[in-house]
Amino acid sequence: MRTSQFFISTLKEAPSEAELVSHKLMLRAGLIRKLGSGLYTWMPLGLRVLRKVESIVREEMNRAGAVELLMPAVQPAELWQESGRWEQFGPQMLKIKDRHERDFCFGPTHEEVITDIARREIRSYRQLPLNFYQIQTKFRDEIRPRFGVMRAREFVMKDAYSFHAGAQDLEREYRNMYETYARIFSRLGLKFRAVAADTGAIGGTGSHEFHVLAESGEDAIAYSTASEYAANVELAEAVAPVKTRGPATQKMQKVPTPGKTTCEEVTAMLGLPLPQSVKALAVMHEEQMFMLLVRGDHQLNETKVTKIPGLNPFRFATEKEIEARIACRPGYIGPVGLAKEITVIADRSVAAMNDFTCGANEEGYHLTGVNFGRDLAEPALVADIRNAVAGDPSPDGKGRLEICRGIEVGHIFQLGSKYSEAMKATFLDESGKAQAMEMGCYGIGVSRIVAAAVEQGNDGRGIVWPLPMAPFQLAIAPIGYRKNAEVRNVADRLHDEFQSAGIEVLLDDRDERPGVMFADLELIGIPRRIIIGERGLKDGKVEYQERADTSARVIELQSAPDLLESML
RNA sequence: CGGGGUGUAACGCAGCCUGGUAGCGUGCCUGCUUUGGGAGCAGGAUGUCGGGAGUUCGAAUCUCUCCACCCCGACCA
Repeated sequence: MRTSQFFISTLKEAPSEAELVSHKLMLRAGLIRKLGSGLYTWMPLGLRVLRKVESIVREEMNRAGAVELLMPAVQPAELWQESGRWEQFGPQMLKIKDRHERDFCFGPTHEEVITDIARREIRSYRQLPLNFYQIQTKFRDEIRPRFGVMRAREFVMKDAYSFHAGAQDLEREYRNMYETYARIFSRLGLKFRAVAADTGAIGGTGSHEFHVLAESGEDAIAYSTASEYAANVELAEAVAPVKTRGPATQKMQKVPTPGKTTCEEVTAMLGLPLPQSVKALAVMHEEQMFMLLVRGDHQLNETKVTKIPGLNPFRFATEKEIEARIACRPGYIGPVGLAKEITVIADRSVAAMNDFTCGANEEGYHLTGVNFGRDLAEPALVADIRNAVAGDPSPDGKGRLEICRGIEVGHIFQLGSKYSEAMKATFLDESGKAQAMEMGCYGIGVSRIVAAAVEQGNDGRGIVWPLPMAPFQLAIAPIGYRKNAEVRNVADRLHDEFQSAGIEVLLDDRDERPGVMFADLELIGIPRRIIIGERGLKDGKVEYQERADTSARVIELQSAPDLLESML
C-alpha cells in the first residue's frame, strides 16, 4: 500500500473534547472521527485495526467450535415483550417505530433473537450443544457516552450464545469460552486479567469479566497477591475483620462539632483516626427507612446493599425524609437513640468496632466512645455492604487484596434457562421429554479493545500497537522519493517484495520531509520501518527501526530479505 | 436526569467584561528555495462568530430562548 493511494489524516493537536490518552491519540492519528455524541466513523486506518481484532476473535471462536451467523440489528418489540425486557431494559434501549407505527429497537444485545432462532431450529438433544456467534454493531443509549470509542453508543461487539442439554455441558462450554477469551487477549498482545463478576441485568449464575489493565480503566478490580483470586470490586467480598470487637473502654460523650458533617472533618477536629468513626447513611425501601453503617474510611457498595432481602430496590433518603424521621439535619445522624422503626444494618467491620464516633442525631454534635450493647442495641443485621479495599484479607483466605483498574473488554455468563424458559426454547431429551435449554452468553467489545490497546500502548510520540493489531506491519520511509531516482527505485522494489511476500507494508510516497514522515509514522504506531536515504544508499545501506526503539540501526540493503524472513 | 462548562476557519485558541462590522498559531492552496526529526520566503483562500428572537443607529460582544458538545455526579447523612 502506498500512502498516495490510501488515506492518512493526522492532527498536530487533539480536539479539545478528548480527555483520555487513547481518545486523543485515536483522533490525532486519524483512526476515528466523531459524528455525534458516542457516534464515530472508523476511518480507513482505524478500520484496518478494527478488522485485525475482528479476525483474531473470529479465528479463535471458530477454533473453539462456535459457529458464526449474523442477526438483524433492528429487532421487533414483540420478542422483547416476550422476555419481559422491553420495559426492563430501560432508556438504554433505542426504541424506534416503522411506518406502520410498529415498535422496534436497535439491538443492544441479542439474547431474544438468538433464543427465537434456537426454539425454531433446535428440536432434539442430538442437535446440542451449539454455540452461535456474530460480530456486529450494537447500539446502547448510554447516559453519558465518553472517552471516544471506549464508551460509545454505537459500537462493535462479538456476541456468542451457547445452548446445552444440561447444566454440566453449559459449564464445560463456559470453561471452553473462558480459555478461548484468554487466548484471544493473549494473541492480541494485551495485558489482561479475568475476574469474577456480578451478573448484573443480564442475569444468570456464573460470570467472569476480562479486563485490560490500565490506570484509566473505569472498573476497580480487587486481586489477591497470593492466589488467583480476582473480582470486580462491585462483587469482591469484604470479609469480616480478623480482630473481634474489643471491650468498651470509654464513656459515651456528646461533643460539639459545629459545621463538621463528614467523618473526615469530625475525626480531624477531634484528633481521632478516621477508622474510629462510623458513617451513617439513611436509605429508603418504599416507605421504610434503613440506616446503613460503614466505617468512616470505607465506601458503601450499592450492589451489595441491593442483595440484602427487603432492600431491592433502595434509594437514598431525601433531606426532608431524614428530618421527618430522625429530627436532625443530615451530617449529624447516627444509630444511637434511633426510632425503632428504623432498621440499623451494620457492615461487618462496624460490628467489630468499640469506642467509635458517630453522629449524635442533633445538629452540631457527634458522639465519641460509643459501644454496641451498652449505648445502643446490636445492629438488626450485620452484612457485607462495603467495597473491598487494599489490604483486606483475600476472600479465599490466601494473602491480601490489592486494587487495580481495568477496562472491561469481555464478559462471559452462564445464563441458565432464564431466556429459554421465558421464550419456551425447549428440546426433546433422550426420553422424549421437552426441556428448557441451558444457555450461556459471551461478549467481547471489539471496538473497545482498540481503545484499550491504545490506552495500554502509547508514548510521547504516539501509539505503540501490539504487533497483531497494527494497521500495517512495516513502513518504508524514503527520503527524497521524488527527487532521487535510486531512492525511489529501492523503495518501490522493497515495497513490492514485501507486499508480495504477504507483509502489510505502507510506502510513504508523499515526498514529505523526513520529520513529517517520522512523526506521522510514529503517531499512527507502525511497529517497524525502513528508512531509505541517498546517504546510506551510496554504501548500499538502509536503516531499520522498531517503534519502541530510540534509534535506528544501519543494515545492508542486501540483508533486507533476511529482515523479511524474520517477519513472516 | 441534576450540577458545572464550552460553542468564533479544518485543529488549537484570542476577541466578549467596557457594543463600532473578526484576529493569531497550525493546517490548506500557488510559486521559488529547501530536503535525515513536524522547513524558509513571498503571495493567497476559507467564517450563517451554534440556531432563533430581542435591545440598539449598530451585536461575536448585552438580554431571552432553543440546540449541540464536554466535564462531574452513591454517600461522605
